[in-house]
This record gives sequence, C-alpha cells and structure tokens, in this order.
Amino acid sequence: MPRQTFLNLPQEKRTIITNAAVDEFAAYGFEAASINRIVAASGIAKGSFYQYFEDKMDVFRHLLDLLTQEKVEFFKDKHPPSPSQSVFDYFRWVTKAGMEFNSANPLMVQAISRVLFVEGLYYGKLFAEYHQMTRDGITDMIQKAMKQGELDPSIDVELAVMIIEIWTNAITTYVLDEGMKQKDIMKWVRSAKTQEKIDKLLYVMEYGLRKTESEFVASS
Amino acid sequence: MPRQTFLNLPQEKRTIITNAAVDEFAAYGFEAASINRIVAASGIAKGSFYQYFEDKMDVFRHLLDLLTQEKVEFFKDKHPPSPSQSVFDYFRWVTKAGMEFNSANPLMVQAISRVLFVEGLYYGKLFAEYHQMTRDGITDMIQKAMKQGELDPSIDVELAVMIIEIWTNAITTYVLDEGMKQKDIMKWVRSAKTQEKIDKLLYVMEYGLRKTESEFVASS
DNA sequence: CTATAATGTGACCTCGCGGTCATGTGACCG
DNA sequence: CGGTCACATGACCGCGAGGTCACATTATAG
Repeated sequence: MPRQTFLNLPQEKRTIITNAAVDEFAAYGFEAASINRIVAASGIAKGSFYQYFEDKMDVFRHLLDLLTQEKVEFFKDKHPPSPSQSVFDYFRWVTKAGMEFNSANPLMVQAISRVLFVEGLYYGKLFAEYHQMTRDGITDMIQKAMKQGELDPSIDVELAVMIIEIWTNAITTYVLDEGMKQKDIMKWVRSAKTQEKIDKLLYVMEYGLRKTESEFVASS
Repeated sequence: MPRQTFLNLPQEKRTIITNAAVDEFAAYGFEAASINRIVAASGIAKGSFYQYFEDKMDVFRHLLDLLTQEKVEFFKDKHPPSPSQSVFDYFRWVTKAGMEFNSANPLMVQAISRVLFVEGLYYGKLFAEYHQMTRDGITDMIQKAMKQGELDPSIDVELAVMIIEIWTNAITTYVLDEGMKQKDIMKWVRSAKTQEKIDKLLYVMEYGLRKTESEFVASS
C-alpha cells in the first residue's frame, strides 16, 4: 500500500507518477524496471518516491489495485446481454468486454500482465493467487453450465478449465501485441475483421469443447 | 559463437560449463542470469569464461545451437508412423515426439524457452526469427494438407496457424511446468493419464479446426 | 633447456541498481 | 513572530553486475 503522503498528493501529481510507473513496467517488466527512470520521468526526487512507496513492489501493487478498481468500474455498468445465456455466449461476451477494457487501457494491462503472467510464472506468489482466482471463476462457470444441462456432465472439468484459460490468455496477448502496433488500438479491436477473427477463435474452441467425453472415448 | 579456446577444451570441461549455464538460464532467465554464478558453479575463473565466450549472449547462442543440434539428432532416427497420414495424425505424432524430447532434456528446454518465449517476447530478434520459422513450418503443413484434400480449402490459414502455434506452446509449457514437479518427468509424460490428457487437448483442437470456414459462416 | 605460444587467473574497473537520510523548504498555527 | 510538521531533495551507501587486463602457469617445439 502506498504511504499516506502519496494519498495526500494532488491527483494530478499522482497521475504523473502512476503513468511513469506504468510506462516503466510495461517497457521493462518488474526486475528490470528502474526506479531511477521512474523518478526522472515523473520529475520528482528519488527521496520523494520513497516517501510515497515502501519499495518497488509497493508501486506495482498500487498499479494492480488501480487496474482491479478500474475493471470493476468498467464492468459495473455492463450487463450480460440476456439472463439465460448459454455458457459459450456468456464467455464470448466476457471475452469481448475484456477486449474493450484492455484496448481502453493498453499500457496498464500490458504492464500488469507482463509482470504477473510472464515474470510471475517463475517467481510469483501474487501470480499464484491471481491464477487460482481465474481458475476458480472458470470452474464455477463450467459447473453451472453442467447443472443447467448445457454441457455433458461427463466432460473433464479440469481440462476444460485449462483450455479456456489458455484461450483467454492467448487472446489477451494477441490483442495487446497486435493492437499496440496499430495507430488506434480501439478502432482495430472494434473493426469487423478483428471481431471476426476472435469469433472464429472462440468458435473453434466452443465446437471442440462441445464434444462430450463419451464421444471422445468412442472415437479415439 | 564460442571462441576457439572453448572448442579446444576437453569435452568434460565443456560439459561442466554448459550445464552450469543451462542451470543458470533455466533458473533466472537471461537478464537476471549471473556470469559470476556460472563461473562459480563451473569452478573456472571469470577471466577464463571470457576467453571462451564473447559475452552473455554468446553463451546463450551456444546453448541454442546445442539444443537445435540435439533436436535434429533426436528426430533423425524417428519416422512418422505412416507415409500418408492425415495432418492431424502427423501433428499428434510431432507433438508427442516433441514431448519425449523435452522430457529427456527438461532443463535445457526450460532455459531456452524461458529466454526465447518469455523474455524474448519483449526484446527479442532471436525470438522473432524463431517465431517466424515455427509459423512457416506450420503454414507449410497446413497448405500441404489442403492440397491433399484433408482440409477445407476455404479455411483461414493464418487463423489455423495461430491456433496450432498456441496449442504447441501451451502443451510445451504445461509439460515443463507440471512435469518438473514430478520425481520422474519422463515417467510422468509417458503415463497413460498424461497421454490421455494430451490426446484430449489435441482432439478438442482438431475437432474445432475441422469445421470449415463455410460452416462457420453459415452458423454464426 | 630455452623460447614461444596458448590457457588460466582473480584483482580490479565502471556502472547502475534499490534504498537511506540529513538537511532544506514552506504552509499553517498560536 | 517563532515553532511545528508534512513534504522535497539529491548526495550518498553498499552491492553485484558485466567486463578487462597484467601476470602466472602450462604445453609445445626446436
């Protein structure tokens, strides 16, 4: 958690510092991110930085909190198109809303996901928590779908979770990597071509997953 | 390329140094890998290290060469089970043979893939080359399959390549991450349970991909 | 045995890192 | 006005990094 001193700062100054940190983490990841560069980019003294944050991890946590908060804010107004959707429709909706959010905050998302999923893979506790949360969410979704009779109950849940997780990460990575090359990432994300590509990806996944366990056993 | 001095070394010594480098890169990635630790683990002087290699990148390139060479060696004796396979059978075979190779050289593969795919994503030329090579290989495979009438020619090739690539990476990561937790990675990879899981993954992918473009358009 | 070339060595260099702290500054208050 | 308190500052610290180099050691050749 940032120190009180930071919270007392005028919002404008906080924003400058936050943005500098986002840029730095997005560009260099956690290990290689340099506090010297962050303070230089923010136009503050190094001593000030350490009046605001305990250490490097503390800034990063702050960014993570900000992102979470903004994501909650973003999804608060949105409602899934219809109450009794199929899981796949729901998942498609979540994916697309997520893409909208990511393209509205590309650098922020890139900074976080780079640290959490890339470096975190190798030395992270934060990552382990996040990872488990995601898996739990997906597991719930699948089990709910089974109870509603949308998915064959003999399906391998663990496997389905893995598949959905992989796809989610792959799509996020794709949107960030490809989208960042564009002049206007949001325009690119919303373009018919991109949307069609994502639809196809989801479709392939959905179609594969719909096959039941029994069918697999029978056909293999 | 390593210096001549290194090539003149007795093989045993070269192996010690190589292994130390593999351990280091596997444990820390490229940026955070320490030449001090490598020389300490190898029992050589730092000066000697710089008589063998130009710099840090040079050792890594050497490991990459070694891996490539060993992979070629490994696949040389193996033959795809039957000459006129379907692409999917062929792909399944490649995937499984790759898993065998990876579980025979887990640390080496982990070191390389960590640097190339994880860190390389963000600052790599080496990665870009490797990436393109993989994509080209997969593209060839798909186009060949189309000409042989195994795949609907209206399929989106670029999309299919993307899907196959994602799966390959996901499976490699899964095998390394999960397998490294086991006592005997090779035993784990060869176990019926693991094989079944991989079969299912490939099956989901295959089934989704088999749907033709036209069917997709019709159903969406 | 001597001359020469090839290897081995670790003290040393510079650099930038994360982090500290004594001191400066200015707004507010009695 | 003096005193206090929150905030600002940048010189400074220790560390470990990648990399160098003058010198010691060993192998080879005549």
